[in-house]
Amino acid sequence: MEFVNQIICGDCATELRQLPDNSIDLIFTSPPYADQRRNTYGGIKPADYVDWFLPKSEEFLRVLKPTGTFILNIKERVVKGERSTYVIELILRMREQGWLWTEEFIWHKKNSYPGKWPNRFRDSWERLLQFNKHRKFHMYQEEVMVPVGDWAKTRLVALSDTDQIRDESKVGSGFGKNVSNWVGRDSVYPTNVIHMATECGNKSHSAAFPEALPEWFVRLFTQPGDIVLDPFIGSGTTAVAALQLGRQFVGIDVNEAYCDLARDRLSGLQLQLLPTVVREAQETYLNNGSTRSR
Amino acid sequence: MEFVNQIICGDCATELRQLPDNSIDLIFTSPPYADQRRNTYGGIKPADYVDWFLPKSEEFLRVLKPTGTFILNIKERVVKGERSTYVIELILRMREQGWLWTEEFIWHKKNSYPGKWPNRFRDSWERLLQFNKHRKFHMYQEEVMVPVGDWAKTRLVALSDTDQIRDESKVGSGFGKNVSNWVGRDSVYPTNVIHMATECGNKSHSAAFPEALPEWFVRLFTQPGDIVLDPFIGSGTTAVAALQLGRQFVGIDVNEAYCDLARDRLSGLQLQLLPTVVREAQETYLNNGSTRSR
DNA sequence: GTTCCGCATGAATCGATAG
DNA sequence: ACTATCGATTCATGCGGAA
Repeated sequence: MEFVNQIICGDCATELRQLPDNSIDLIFTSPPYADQRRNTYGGIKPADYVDWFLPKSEEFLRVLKPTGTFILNIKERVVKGERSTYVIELILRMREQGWLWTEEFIWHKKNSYPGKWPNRFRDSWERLLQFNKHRKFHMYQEEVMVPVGDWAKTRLVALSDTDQIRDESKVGSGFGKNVSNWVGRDSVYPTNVIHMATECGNKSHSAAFPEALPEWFVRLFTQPGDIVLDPFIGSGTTAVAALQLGRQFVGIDVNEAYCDLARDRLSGLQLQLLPTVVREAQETYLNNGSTRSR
Repeated sequence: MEFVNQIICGDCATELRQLPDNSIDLIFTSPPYADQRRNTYGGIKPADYVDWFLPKSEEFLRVLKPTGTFILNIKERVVKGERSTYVIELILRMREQGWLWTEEFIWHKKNSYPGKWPNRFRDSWERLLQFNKHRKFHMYQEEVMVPVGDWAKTRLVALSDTDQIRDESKVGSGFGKNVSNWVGRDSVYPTNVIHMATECGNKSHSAAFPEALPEWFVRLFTQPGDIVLDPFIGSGTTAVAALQLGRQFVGIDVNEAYCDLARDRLSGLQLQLLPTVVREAQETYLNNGSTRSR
């Protein structure tokens, strides 16, 4: 277990070799998209993307527990007026590798990048592809249930007033009455569409996604004490979410500056949380006698 | 022009042969999904879906104008715990056929079908794949603008001189200098995520999608008088939307009962609308001297 | 303490210009 | 012909300081 709760600097396909088979409960990651983030990562050409990714996903498959889940946050960019096909090609190739393509969640980014073009609107969503090793996997649906009376306060499902108005203007009538179906119930299961604003603004670190996004999947697919891996950890957002929820983490990144940044964010957090949440979680975990697969 | 404004009963790959090349402005359709709607359609197996569809999309490509757009509403179903791959395989094959995969809109169905499963949430979105023949196509973005977000109420009321500084200063992405354009503006361009409730109708017909969905795309991609084709017309929803917006339609379906149902819905509507909207639109269209290809 | 206003800034994309 | 860089366009949100 000496590999947990650290940030490893290097290529994940290489560094993951030091991890045992079937040891990770959840992989949540957002790799650099093709030709994006060229300054921090290499800038992979769309045509080369699949071949670049497959050796890494091969290792992901090895280290993931049979009951574990792999969530891949990705979106294809536009090239010469067309959506690139590397993401859907990747899905097909990963299935050949042995992965099951279980589900595709949609992350609706409410504050997507502005802009206007003659032939397309702003891109306001990303894919959250779910892959598994087997049909049976751990899923703790009750952990992400959404309080009903509380729409406005819920970060995950709440639509703004404007969204409601927009919808009404399109469909006219018929939506409002459905609310009555939920009267008397205090929480419902979410759907596979996740509404969440991107983190923007004046923070010192800039993450590709808001902390609430990995948080949601960590709660859904792991229990306290479980191990969460992010092989493209970036500024450490996934690890922060895992730690705050009493899970353990493994973070890998090829960029040293990012590794340092992630370590900084985490060291403060670990000192703060260790006496309470994490230790408690680990004790619970160990007392339950969960066996660690080699 | 004798082929417009009618419902044709038959297989669309066959029936479309009577249509000239480059004659359709918009194709909007929701084909039977694999193994779904088995009672009304044949019930195509997921493995056979792509081969079943390609001869049809070949004809779509022929009849579509170079400036036209093809919107395909589709979603892969779950088979043995996995999302089927026939949709993404279809995208790759259609590109080989000559189509450009321009964009993928998301239809977020807010009141999706209820249910609970141990390993997945309710599926509340569908794909709206946009295909084109060329990079340049007609798009009338102003026709589908939506109310501006709530932020404008508070943020934009007091316009100060400092907004112009951004332009002068270093990074200046230029937003500041055009702030004057925003004063008093109450609508913005939409994104590629469409929030729309499914019609939970007490109506006699059961449509696969609400009328507002084709309506949105008809407004976005066509002008009055243009021709909208739905080769899987079903109960006629696409044709109704087209007619009500002063466009012409061509509807095809292999199921006779559906054809009759669609004709019933449309005949009443045509009598009602012909003297005004449609004729007016056709006259405008013809007076503009638009040339009909071939 | 709340609310309000100023400001910064995003996995963007297109078209034109330059090498 | 093909790639690299740059300017123009556009919306929603978090943070911090002021009222």
